[in-house]
Amino acid sequence: MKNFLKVERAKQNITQAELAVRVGVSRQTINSIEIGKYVPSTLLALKIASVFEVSLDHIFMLEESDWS
Amino acid sequence: MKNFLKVERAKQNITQAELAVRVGVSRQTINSIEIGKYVPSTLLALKIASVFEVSLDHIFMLEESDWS
DNA sequence: TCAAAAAGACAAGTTTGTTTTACATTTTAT
DNA sequence: ATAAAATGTAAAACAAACTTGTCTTTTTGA
Repeated sequence: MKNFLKVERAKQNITQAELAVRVGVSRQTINSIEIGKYVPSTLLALKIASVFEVSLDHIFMLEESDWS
Repeated sequence: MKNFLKVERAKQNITQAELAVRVGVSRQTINSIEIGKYVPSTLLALKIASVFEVSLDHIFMLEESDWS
């Protein structure tokens, strides 16, 4: 799964720490998601999308390899 | 978090078992999500949305209480 | 009405997400 | 050039997602 968290943060000029506070997780959680260390729960992903005011599909996307 | 998995399955006439196979998880996982036992990962939620050919936001929705 | 299929439930165990702490590196602004 | 802010990284511990297995209940259709 790909994500455009970093891009979206850049667009809206929000730091990892600030995003973390706004969605109620630790900064490292945001960082880990951003560098692809793991996939967030749907709850967290929806919250992130909500903070950015975009749809989830705009930030998180399936890849071919996710189906194998 | 609310979800309309059951509704969507009904619409498309797909059983829990069939959906489970198509997204690559156990039937119990689908069942547990449906009855609100737990929240799926973003990967799984995206796959489910993909099988149903709708956007994730159409099936999984945040509630007020998710923010507290 | 009866059997088969589908769905609900539950417990134990494994895997993965998340937190916390702590430190190193990079970026930004002065 | 330097300090401060932001980001990267990593390990240990805990919480939540997911599996497997088994059993019960509900729904469906012949």
